[in-house]
Amino acid sequence: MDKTYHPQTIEHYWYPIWENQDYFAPTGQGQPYCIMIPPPNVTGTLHMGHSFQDTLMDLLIRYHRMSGHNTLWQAGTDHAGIATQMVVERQLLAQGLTRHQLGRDTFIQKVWEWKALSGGHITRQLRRMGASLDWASERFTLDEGLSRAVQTVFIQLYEEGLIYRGQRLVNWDPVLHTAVSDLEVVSQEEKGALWHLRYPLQNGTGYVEVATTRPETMLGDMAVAVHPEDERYQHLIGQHLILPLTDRHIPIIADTHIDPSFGTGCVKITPAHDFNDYAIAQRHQLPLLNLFTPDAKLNDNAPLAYRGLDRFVARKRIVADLEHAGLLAAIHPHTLMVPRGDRSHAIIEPLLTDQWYVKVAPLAAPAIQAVQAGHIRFIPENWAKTYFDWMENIQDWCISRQIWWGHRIPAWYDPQGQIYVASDEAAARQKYQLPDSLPLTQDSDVLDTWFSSALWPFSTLGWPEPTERLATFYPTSVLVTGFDIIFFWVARMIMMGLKFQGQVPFREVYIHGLIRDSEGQKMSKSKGNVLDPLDLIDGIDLTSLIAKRTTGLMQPDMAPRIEQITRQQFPEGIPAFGTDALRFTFAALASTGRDIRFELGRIEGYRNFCNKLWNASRYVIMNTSAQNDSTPPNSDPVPWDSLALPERWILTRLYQTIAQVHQHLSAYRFDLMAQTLYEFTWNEYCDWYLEFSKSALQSHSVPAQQATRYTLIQVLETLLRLLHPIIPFITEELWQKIAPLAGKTGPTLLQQPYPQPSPELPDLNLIQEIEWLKQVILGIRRIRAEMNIAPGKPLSILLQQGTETDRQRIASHQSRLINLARLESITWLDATAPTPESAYALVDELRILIPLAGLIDKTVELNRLQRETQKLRKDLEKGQAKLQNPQFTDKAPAEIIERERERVGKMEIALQELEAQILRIQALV
RNA sequence: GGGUGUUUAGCUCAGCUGGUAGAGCGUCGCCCUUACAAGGCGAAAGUCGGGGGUUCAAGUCCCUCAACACCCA
Repeated sequence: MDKTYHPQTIEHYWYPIWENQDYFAPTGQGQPYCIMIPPPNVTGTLHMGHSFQDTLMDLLIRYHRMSGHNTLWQAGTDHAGIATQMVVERQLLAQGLTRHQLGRDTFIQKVWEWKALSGGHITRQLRRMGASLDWASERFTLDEGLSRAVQTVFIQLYEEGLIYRGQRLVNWDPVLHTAVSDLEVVSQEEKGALWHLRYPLQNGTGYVEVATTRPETMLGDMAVAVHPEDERYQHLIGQHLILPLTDRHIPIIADTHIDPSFGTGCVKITPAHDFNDYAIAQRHQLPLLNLFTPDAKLNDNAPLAYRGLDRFVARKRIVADLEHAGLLAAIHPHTLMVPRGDRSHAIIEPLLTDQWYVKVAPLAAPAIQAVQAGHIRFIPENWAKTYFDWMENIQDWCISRQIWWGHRIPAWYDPQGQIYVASDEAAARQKYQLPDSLPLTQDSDVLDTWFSSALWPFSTLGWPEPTERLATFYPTSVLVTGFDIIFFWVARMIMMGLKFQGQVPFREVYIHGLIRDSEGQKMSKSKGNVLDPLDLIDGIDLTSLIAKRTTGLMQPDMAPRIEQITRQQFPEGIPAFGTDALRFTFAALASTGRDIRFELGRIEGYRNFCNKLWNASRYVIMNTSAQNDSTPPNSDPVPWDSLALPERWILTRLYQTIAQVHQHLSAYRFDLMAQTLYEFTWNEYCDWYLEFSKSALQSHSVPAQQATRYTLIQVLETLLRLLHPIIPFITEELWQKIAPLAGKTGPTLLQQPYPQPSPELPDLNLIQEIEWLKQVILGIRRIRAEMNIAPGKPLSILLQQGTETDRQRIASHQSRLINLARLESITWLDATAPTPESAYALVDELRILIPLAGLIDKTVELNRLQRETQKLRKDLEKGQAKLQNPQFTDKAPAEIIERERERVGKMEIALQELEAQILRIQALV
């Protein structure tokens, strides 16, 4: 075995074996356990969010698989309508082609070709993460079965009146020419202006001044609104204004939603171009006037002078014209939230268009009920509030998109615009008994990708066919996802699941935080602070990292700044940490918070942990495998009675650790699970047990050696199984070497049983005795370190006082003490015997003396003792005050009081002892 | 404006049902001791955001203020 751990070789070796041997498929045995992967975008590449989320899912999946459950982690990707279409369009553009030149069918053919070629990128990356997805059953939202599911759902909802076609405001992307969802709109602060415009009163008595961030929309104003209690304007309510640049007259209305303190307190109402105004118009029955074309140019509803102008050209012209007319009161700089399309980066326009909608309220009611009744549990449970909040104010869902790549809407129109919904044209004719002569054209729109994602938990299992998989794995066990898509995905899956399966899609929803950079900033291409999980695994040099971060920027002028920050933050690039280190980091970071800062120091620490585990295994192998023929195999169980204290102790601690791991996992506290295992491995198994084992192995007692080897192997083998869900690669590699020594066989660790807690109660005396032993050793080490005595120099110590137990323990742990504290000799002194000049440590009543004999600086020792007494005195005083307080002794539980008494008693003795020692040393100085 | 969350060691964070403040990283010593220098041994470091209350006892429960973050409008 190599002296250091090299993740690359083992990772590349094991994954293909696991996958090719079908280890990831459900076994068909045991209780079903199923997680649906939130389908990543087929055009996508794996980012930190994915790899974090997928690590947690894989951890759960491996745990349940090892626990003997019939475990399915459903694999798949979604077709990501807009994103995918844009990728292929960009490629066509490079050849000088547009999708319109190719035509719809040819274009879609091209997209499929692209998907076949490049669509597997993200799934290959998932494999690098070690994700044990059931690839054999991988699904794609546009494949045949899922498409049938989408159609079935659409048709049924339409027939029930839950899908309708209607005209409302949507987020319109004027570059992509499609409606987009709220999730695809990113609003950011941008610098703009607040234009103050004067609208003359119809009766000629003056003006009303309105403030707007979008002056060009004034042509579509239908009213001016004020707050009903705003004294400045109360008298004007009900009067009319002359809308400048048009010949229209509009009313002044009162609405309580107006903020009198913003701008002038008068708000122009443009119902066709603003979501708030739209709502106000609905309340006041105002008509709508749409001003824009799909390109966001002014249409024929605008006065002749402005028709055909782009919205921003029109803005300038209108402002100039108003100024000319003396109707521009002021322009103030103003920062506002500007909505942009996340793909096109164009400013999103609220636009009145015909779209398909799902009537959500009737679906939402049972979905709310399901969470209230506890059929679905959110973890952390607070997220249920967010869910309720949204569900109770839910809006109808716009499901149509004006693009080509996606599930085409199964609706046909006759020349009169009559709608016929069916699975295909023939079915439509039959269903609605239409003559062949009636020309039908299919709706050209496709469905929102989220529509098919909402069906994911059952469409992937074969629905609408009544498959065995569906019966076995639906409802699934848990959904693992980020809080940012509770609305877009989680809620919709719940609604669709209840509607079409009559059961919730998952019993639990584990909501994790979002990975941010070390400064707490969201990672984004434009900020140039993105970390690629694969770069953390494989490493990347500085030059490549800079190149990666600065190419393809939306704002290329950011490049120098990004380069500077990158150089500063990663002067050496990023070293290769390996998948296991990354996974351990993610597990350790998965606490309950919503922001998770990712720091390189953290992953480095866990890489070191892997190295520690690697070397501990080397030690175990070196000390257990090369035995001569006469020694019995280490796998022969050694009865408990024949085990020495350290063996019993580490096994007891192992069983406690196992119990804690189960407990933490059942609470989805991956961080605590990781921490528990880290501490046990490093601070107990390696730091103490391995050191204890050295004494035993050096002893000449064959049974003691035998018991030690047995324990070394048993604990390590169990530990590897415990750790496997977090760090699958290194544990598999090591287990292959360790398992035979433990008398175990099996082709792979991932099919081995997960360790179960022992039903027996741990023997706390064992733990106490080892704690005592550690204290003795630590006391000696502390003196050694603080007195600057060379670590290698053997010391002779003297012992004094102490109880009978102390004497027994010293005798039974003699060799361990000598080894771990590097002692030459241990000598007991009578309580009354004179002591030589010594440094001094105290474990309860036991005095440990290290004769100075030229080794020790008296002043240093005195300082040390004084520091210790100071601390002790403070603690002691607090404890004494507590015990002297009759309120405490009367009201606190007896157990607490007793514990406090004991503590104070010990401190009193210790203080006495230390003070006496100080006096002795002082006498010497 | 409404809602949610955060504030604990220099940094990043744990701290469950109230009962002696913890970890990792960093810092400072001493060590290449035959598993591991990606390491060992040891040390320093916190009026738990401020104020008030409940309680014998508050980082933990309640109220209030402040700062920051996010979501919705």
